[in-house]
Amino acid sequence: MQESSGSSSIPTESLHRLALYHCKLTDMLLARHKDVITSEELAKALGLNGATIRRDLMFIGGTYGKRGTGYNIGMLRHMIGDFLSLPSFAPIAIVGSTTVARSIFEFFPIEKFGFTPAAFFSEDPRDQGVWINGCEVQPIEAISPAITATGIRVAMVATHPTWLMHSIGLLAQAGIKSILVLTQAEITKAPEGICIMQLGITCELKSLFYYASQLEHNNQPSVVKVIADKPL
Amino acid sequence: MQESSGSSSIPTESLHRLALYHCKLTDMLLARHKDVITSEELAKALGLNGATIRRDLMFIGGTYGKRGTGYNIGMLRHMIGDFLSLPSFAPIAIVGSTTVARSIFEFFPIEKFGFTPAAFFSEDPRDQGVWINGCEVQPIEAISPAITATGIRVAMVATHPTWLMHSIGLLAQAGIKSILVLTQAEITKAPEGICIMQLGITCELKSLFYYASQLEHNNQPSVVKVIADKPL
DNA sequence: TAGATTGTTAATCGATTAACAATC
DNA sequence: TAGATTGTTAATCGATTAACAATC
Repeated sequence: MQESSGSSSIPTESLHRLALYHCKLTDMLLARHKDVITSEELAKALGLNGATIRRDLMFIGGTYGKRGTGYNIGMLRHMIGDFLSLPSFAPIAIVGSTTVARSIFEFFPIEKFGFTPAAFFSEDPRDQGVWINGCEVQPIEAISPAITATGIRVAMVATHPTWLMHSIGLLAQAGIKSILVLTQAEITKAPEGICIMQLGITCELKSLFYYASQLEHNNQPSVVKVIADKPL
Repeated sequence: MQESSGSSSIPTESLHRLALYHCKLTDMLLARHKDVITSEELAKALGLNGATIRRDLMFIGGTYGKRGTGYNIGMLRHMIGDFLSLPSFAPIAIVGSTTVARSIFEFFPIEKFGFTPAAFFSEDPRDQGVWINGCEVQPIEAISPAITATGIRVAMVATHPTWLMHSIGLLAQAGIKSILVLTQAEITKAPEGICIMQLGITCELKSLFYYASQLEHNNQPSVVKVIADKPL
């Protein structure tokens, strides 16, 4: 939606869908209903077009589908995971108070989705000395290159707006490469060489008022089910 | 990203941008730097193209720009707000425990953005009798048409995954027209005549691992600042 | 009037999808 | 082999942007 320069030639739409396939294939692998899936079956499960999926898969390079058969679910998931550089237990740093962090885990069972919260940094002085998930909570000021030494390259930020820019600055300095921002405040100056994705709530809520009004005045109630989540 | 049928002819991209303009114009109105803005100025402030903005504004019908001058900020904001059916203090219902609700308010200063949490429904028995924001917290089971009688048409859901579908069902029955879902779980069956928008975190985080890896291996560190927020 | 900016149409661009040869 | 599905190219579709006449 904003700047985006880099070497990656994959369209952001395709990248995001690959992440989506990875999620769905993980579910299917756990369900253990079958070993093989065709692009059309996966497409149907996700409300997409089979051609879109096959085209997206071309981006991950050497592909492992069998003509006439389909894709091995475990194999395809593995291939996509590799392409995304996604480890089995993907470690992430969480920045925000422990109350907020615990709340997020309430509506986002982060570990069920394959992520491991592996470092905590809080703006709340009361969080000093607290342990969560086997980690001692550190103050935001303590964000340092020591985190990346542990293999963490991705962070999630859900601080109060007043701490947003400071947190982003420290994370960038520490060598964190990607940040998912939940805090609803303007990112005034993004550091170079880092990828920041901010999940919007404000514009989404405003759009929903439009749809609510449309649905109220429509005698023909329309199903407008939408999954909003956009990639880069 | 999924189904989307309805009478609205406006592209979801444009609708979302209109909400974005509304946010930016609100900021500008509060800043009080000036009264008038051109499409090019607004475009620059948002990293967009002026033509895109002017084209989007055609959707709100009779437009109020002055050729040679630009748009009156307050007037344009008002027009967009009307188009979105967005009241000055837009009331929303919050579904989730009070701890989670308070945490969300921590990283999303909801009232600063023009919304008013006007009803609370919690899955946590300990929340019975609690008051928050001048509202007595109700159990989720208490979700009933009484909410819509108060003028609430939009809800935000951030329950534990186990409560998601039940909450959506009750909200739909109660006459709520739009729901913003923060809970990271599959929406298995969306009721008819309702608009559900789910903010994704999982696919976003997975994409971020890809970008992190790209940035690590790129000697030419690329700025990949992105604001991810997608409309219907 | 001259300069500037809107409102709107036409051109461009890119993403999605249809089609099909390759092949399991 | 016959049937099915992939990998890939070409066609379609829609959104963004350029261009410009209208007009403040």
